[in-house]
Amino acid sequence: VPTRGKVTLSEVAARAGVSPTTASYILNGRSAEMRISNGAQERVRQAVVDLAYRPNRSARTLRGSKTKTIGLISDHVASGRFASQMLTGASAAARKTDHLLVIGETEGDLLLETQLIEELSDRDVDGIIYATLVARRIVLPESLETQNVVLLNCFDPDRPVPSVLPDDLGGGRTAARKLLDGGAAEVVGVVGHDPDVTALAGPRRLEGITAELGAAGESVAALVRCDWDVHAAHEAVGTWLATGPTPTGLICLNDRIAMGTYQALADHGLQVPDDVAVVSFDGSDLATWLRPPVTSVALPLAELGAAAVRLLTGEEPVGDQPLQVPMQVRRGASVVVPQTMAARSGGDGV
Amino acid sequence: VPTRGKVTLSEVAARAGVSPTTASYILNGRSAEMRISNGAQERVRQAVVDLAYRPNRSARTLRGSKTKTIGLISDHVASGRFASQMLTGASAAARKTDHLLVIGETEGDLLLETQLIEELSDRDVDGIIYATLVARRIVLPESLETQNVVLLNCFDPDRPVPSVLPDDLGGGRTAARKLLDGGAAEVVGVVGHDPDVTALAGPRRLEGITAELGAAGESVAALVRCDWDVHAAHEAVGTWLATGPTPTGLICLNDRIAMGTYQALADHGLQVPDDVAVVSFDGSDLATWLRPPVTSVALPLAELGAAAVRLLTGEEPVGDQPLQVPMQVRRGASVVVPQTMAARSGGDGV
DNA sequence: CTGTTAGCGCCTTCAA
DNA sequence: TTGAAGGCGCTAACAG
Repeated sequence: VPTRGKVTLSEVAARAGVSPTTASYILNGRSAEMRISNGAQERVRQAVVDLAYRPNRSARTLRGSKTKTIGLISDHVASGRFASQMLTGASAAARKTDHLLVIGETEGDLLLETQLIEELSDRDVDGIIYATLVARRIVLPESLETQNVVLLNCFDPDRPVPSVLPDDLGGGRTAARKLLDGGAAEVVGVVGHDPDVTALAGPRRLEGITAELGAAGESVAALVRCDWDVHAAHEAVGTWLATGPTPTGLICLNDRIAMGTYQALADHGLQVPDDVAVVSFDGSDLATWLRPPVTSVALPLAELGAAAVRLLTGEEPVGDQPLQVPMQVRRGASVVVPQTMAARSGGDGV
Repeated sequence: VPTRGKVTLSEVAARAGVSPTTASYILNGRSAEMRISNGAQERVRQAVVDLAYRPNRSARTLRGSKTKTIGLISDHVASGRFASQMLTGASAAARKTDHLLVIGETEGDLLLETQLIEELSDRDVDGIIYATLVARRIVLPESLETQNVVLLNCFDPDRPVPSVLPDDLGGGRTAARKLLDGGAAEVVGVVGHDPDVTALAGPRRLEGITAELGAAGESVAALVRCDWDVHAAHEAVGTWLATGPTPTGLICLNDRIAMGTYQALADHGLQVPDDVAVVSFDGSDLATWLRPPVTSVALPLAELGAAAVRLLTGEEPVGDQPLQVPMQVRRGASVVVPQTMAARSGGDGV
């Protein structure tokens, strides 16, 4: 067995008793087109195996310039499961078309961002996925304008760049629907507020919630503003409850908010779901850890990543609007399910 | 401004009025060695800027064969913040030496693993980091034997491969020390148990705990076996408490277990930290979300990833033992701090 | 001090 | 049906 990565196409050809040209044709699936003899084909393929031949990618790239590599650049590769599940989805989808992912994390540093984009482009990646941790509007970096690019979890309203987003509006409707179905939509509070005007998730979820409640003749009774984390929610909801309202249902804009909300409800002696029904967003593991587990409209993280890759590789056609990936319900036990519903349950979400 | 990625070194040389060779020397920092005239240097550098020249990596690789690229292959790139924080650390460290990361996720599929390793090696990566989600013993894949490789969060006892691990033993001692300092080591329970014999974290933490308690004349009073997740811990601890013990301190082998433990303690009307002190491991955000926040011995995730890169690039010398990265305490409020301690506090960990 | 030259491994006209 | 030849962009002998 020869040393890896040292065998050239010529050697394979020699061993098979043909010219490099012929071998090349055969290995690139053009034997039919070129009418190569069966004998030659077999001998070449055998030689490939015998010699453990692997084509030299650099040489190919130098000549051709496809690399079977996709660049993924994001502000935060880390930060919890979020970006990483998108990564997983992207990585798996990439592999299906024989691609690998090169990643770069900018940490919000604009200079670094530019540098990383250059680095990726130096490596002749076949395309670049530009991802943000938080769904939001962006302005496409100039250095990406000449690239084959897909926006992941963000979009640029001023430029016709393909992009993928979770369907937060639909998700909002779904969340509200859960409360309606659970008969808990009489006094609905929405917990959470995004101070960043470019953020998309909060406003669009709220829009969906409002629409769905409105269609049923209900409305959002209160908006409890707080950052999207446990402590802020705990405090804000606690303060709010102290002022006397008695909500029948709460929609938390993410699972961390739900956790804080649970804490505040417990402080006030309120039971979930009997006193108050709760629905949240994210579908993270945290949702299942709460007692009772909170019903959560899940971010389709892996699917978002996968869709971005498919858009980039052309497996999936790009429309002129952002691709909206539906959000599925991860059912918990934080909403009472009426009998009629329970009877035909089991359909939605995981 | 010329089109990106199209300018060749010859063009730069031409514009500067020198030969490609000279230009090459200058751009590779060998002008001193080759005694290139200052004039030539300046003109070349100017031409580079004017033309926005960027060297063609494929050509370089074809000739030389360094790629300034590091492969990172792991069983699960996703799964929460864990792997992703290691990724962040690795990515940042890589960038310091001008490297980029190519990732591959095997999802535990051995065939896929082999394929990905081949893919990486086809791309002439300068080295491969082989990472596991759960710290454990492994057998180095055969296809990696001829590669420049570093093991991340795992090690192969039978092969002298550089590897990086968290110092779970030291972490165990630290956890126990917290309880001792808090005067809560009279009846200590350890919650969690890893059924996988190749796993490292559980046994080594326990070992550290036992050693530290032993040195102080105390010991582990009970081992509450359960999987490393919230529900399992809730149930196991609940069951155990029902049998009547009254622990003074509990050490949970990770933060999810701590959450479940908190739930069980609450069920039994026990207060943290007054009735029972709790210490856990991981240092995840979850630790800060609990009420009171649990004091947690943190996994140095980013540092693990960074260290692996440094080992691979030779920035850090490799020893013959796995590199053990210390675990720092993330202090919560789940252990009562005695006055004398409080007075000189503020020192350890964030 | 600088230019000429050859070749890394592959693909692809062009000719046979 | 197959082979010979050139060039992708860069670097490093080897001359000047």
